[in-house]
Amino acid sequence: MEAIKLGTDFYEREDVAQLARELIGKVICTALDGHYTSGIITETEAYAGIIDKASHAYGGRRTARTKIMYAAGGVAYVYLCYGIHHLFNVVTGRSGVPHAVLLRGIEPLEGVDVMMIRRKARTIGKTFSKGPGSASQALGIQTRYTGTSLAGNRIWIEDRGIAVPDKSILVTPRIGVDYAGEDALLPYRFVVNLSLSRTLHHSSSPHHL
DNA sequence: ATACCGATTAACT
DNA sequence: GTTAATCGGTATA
Repeated sequence: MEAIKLGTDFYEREDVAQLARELIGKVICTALDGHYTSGIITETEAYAGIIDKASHAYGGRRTARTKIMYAAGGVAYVYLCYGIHHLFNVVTGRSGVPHAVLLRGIEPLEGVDVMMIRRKARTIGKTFSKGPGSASQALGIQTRYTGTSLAGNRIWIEDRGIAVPDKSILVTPRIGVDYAGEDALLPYRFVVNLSLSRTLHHSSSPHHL
């Protein structure tokens, strides 16, 4: 199957949890600072706009940092966490609806040598591109790229026909959002179940997670 | 202006 | 399991 860059019809949907689910198995690509890198998305979290206590846009909050969340789906929302980590989100939903999906993990695909330099890693271990800060760093995504259109040629996401069945996906509450009260319990985190994925990898086509 | 803290990670013990 | 790192956003005054 030919790789198709995801577009408006995908990003402007408002079922953000389902969208976060569907991003699993898609390929995130970046061409930043003169280097092309890509990876298969293995973990995401949905943040449901103004009604979600865990969202930066909860209650309709609109600041210099979060205003990009109100753009039409298909742009990057990148913010600094703990003063160190650049966390990358995909803005989704119609213009005015501040949904977002946090990228929490990738499986390195292309430009791995560049990723290793960015990560200052000698080997590709368990924590190489797992976790939102690590995944962003491997891809070279920084806060300066917030607002970048995913329809452009710097950061984009492709469907390369990688199918990840529901059985291979673990659905859990989100990480690190205890402050969100009851919303901290929502099943908005999607992560590839590695033990199942290995089974599939051996018994099925090599391009299935 | 000042204070507090986070959608985290790596390096410790 | 514990903790330092490090700074912009947000609330409070």
